[in-house]
Amino acid sequence: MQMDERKRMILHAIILDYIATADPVGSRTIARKYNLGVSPATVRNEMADLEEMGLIEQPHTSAGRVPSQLGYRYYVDCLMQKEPVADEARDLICGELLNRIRETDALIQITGKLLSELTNYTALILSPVLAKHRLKHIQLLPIENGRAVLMIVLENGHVEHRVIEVPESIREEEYAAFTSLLNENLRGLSLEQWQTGLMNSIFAKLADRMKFLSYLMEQISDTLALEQAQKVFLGGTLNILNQPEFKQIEKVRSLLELLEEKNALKEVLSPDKENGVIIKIGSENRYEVMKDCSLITATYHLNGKLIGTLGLLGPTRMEYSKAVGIVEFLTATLKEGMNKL
Amino acid sequence: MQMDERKRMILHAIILDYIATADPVGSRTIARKYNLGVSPATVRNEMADLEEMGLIEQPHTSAGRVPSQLGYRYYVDCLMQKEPVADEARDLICGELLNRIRETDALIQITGKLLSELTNYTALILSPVLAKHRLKHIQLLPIENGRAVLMIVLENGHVEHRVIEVPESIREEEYAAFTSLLNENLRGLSLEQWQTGLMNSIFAKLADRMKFLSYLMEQISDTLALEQAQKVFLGGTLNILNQPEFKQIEKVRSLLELLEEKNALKEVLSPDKENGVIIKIGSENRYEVMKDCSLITATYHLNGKLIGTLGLLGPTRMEYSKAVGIVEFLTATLKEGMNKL
DNA sequence: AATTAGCACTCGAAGAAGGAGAGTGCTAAC
DNA sequence: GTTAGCACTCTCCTTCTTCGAGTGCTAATT
Repeated sequence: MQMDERKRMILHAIILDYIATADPVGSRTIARKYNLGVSPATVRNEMADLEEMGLIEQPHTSAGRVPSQLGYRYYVDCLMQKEPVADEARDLICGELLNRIRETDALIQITGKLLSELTNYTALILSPVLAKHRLKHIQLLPIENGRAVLMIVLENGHVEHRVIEVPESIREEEYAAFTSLLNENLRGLSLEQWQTGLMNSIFAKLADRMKFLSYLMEQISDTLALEQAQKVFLGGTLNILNQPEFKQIEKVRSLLELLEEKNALKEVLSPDKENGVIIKIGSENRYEVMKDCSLITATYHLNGKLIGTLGLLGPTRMEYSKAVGIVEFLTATLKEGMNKL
Repeated sequence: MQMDERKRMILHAIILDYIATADPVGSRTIARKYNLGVSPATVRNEMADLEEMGLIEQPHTSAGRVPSQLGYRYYVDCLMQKEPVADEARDLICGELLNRIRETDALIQITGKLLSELTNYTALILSPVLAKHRLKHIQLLPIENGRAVLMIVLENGHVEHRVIEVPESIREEEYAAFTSLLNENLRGLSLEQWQTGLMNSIFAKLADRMKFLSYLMEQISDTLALEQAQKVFLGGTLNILNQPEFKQIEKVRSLLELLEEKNALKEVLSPDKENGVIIKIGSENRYEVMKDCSLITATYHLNGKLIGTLGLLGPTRMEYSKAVGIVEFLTATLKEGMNKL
């Protein structure tokens, strides 16, 4: 079976109509609404062919046709033309993102909010890996009762902190010494360079405080490791509830549960390849519960290195053409925003 | 119409049965299952009385009875006896909460998780107000391109930070001066004592850097104000989906939306009175969408002052007796954990 | 050879009809 | 005051019917 121009047009029409209405599409509708200049009967013949090719399917005899997963794939790969982002959306994005935002987390949060609001789907964003950033400052500050705050500042202004236990034997005056010791030895190190091997060089310098220092190093290491892990941001989680195909609780439930599993989401968002927009349709996704969903992902880079992923989750029947445009534009803007920071 | 002992027993039985099964309860069931030693016919007469009193209602003629909101209220106020917390639950709570947790946020997070898991309802927690804590340390640290990190540490080990813009004219060496200036003047101040009036005393000391200092003070003030606002923690959001009365998407949807509105939740959780466990049934709650839900709240205190609220959201048909026990116990444990910090 | 009109057929959705069953309220007997 | 008996009501479930949309096939048309 060969794909010809008319088959393509009919397939295109079926998909557009189904995306718009969520109802199976009949031959009559196609012939009339998308005036192809042929009769419903002709359309029917073509549809039979398209079905044989696996691009569309019938929910049951005597229903209209619905795009199959393969059909969406063909559409996305060969038929779809990206819609330009509407001017208002464009203005909104630039206005919100490129000004007044000074911190990575806030930047990402807003991006997620915009993405979900503009598309009415669910936005997922994997935050940048901080591995390439260098340590700017480390500080140890005593609180009461044998506890202290350990603060770690990266060169980009990111701050991590945690409360740690401190042995009673450490005197107030010593904190400054520890702080400068840590700074002298660790400042300028990037997170990827961090490795326990360098502990030894510090140990040598202050043998009598060995144990506490070792503990401190462990805490720093631990904090940084945690921070290196990417974080997932969500926006518009409940937007799935808008879709008619998710009317029954059972279908939504497992999906919402997946969205609460941050680790699973990280897996879902980790890209197959380094560049560009990737569309995963239905069971092309990693998780069974996403078999009725499509996921559009795009990666963002800094200095040529992959630092995060932006994702948009909707029904397989999603408005790919519009969504792809927005995802691309937002990714570019986010990258620009990051560069500014 | 007078309430007598038998009426009370029958009402109690109806409520317990309905809580357990979610099905309207018939006279036959009551007479047999809760052996009261009377016939269904007698029960029917009593039920007619209870209905007249507004404590139970019929979904339709020839259905069994269902507790009304008033019925639940009577049950909660007069009939219910608190169930002791199961030993395993007790052990679990103590094990998770009282060890290894060094930060307020983590403590609250775990509490929420436990509360929702033990009850299968949705947990809401309003974090403590930090107003009474004193400033321990303020630090200004330069990053690149006219930006700096402002870090604020409270005596309990809580750290707040934000990135601020810094005029080009400030030299690297000056940061230390600013930092110590801020510390000298602000350290020891509690958040509730914070007021812009004290700026003047600092201004006097360093007139030529007036503008930047003013900006710094503004930033600190702003950060602290944000932090003073209580935060809401959620656990087990999707547990509502377990309840048969929330089978239809439309009913759940608005509720889930409410749960995403952190501001609304704060309002929902702010207590009417200072002490003890409060149960709000159905439309006693502030929001229309909660008309089929009940909310159990308990406040927790430190040094006699109210610092936060713990809440549990379930259907009006919730297992009050068990839930109240767990809420009480968790509140006490949380308080204990806070005291330790 | 491709297209179209015509027509019988299929299937699901929506409504109507008809029990079955649970539960009630009333009455009269205990 | 309590209970047995009974007619009655109402929902739920199943079955049946109708309606309409849409199909696939065949024969006629271009």
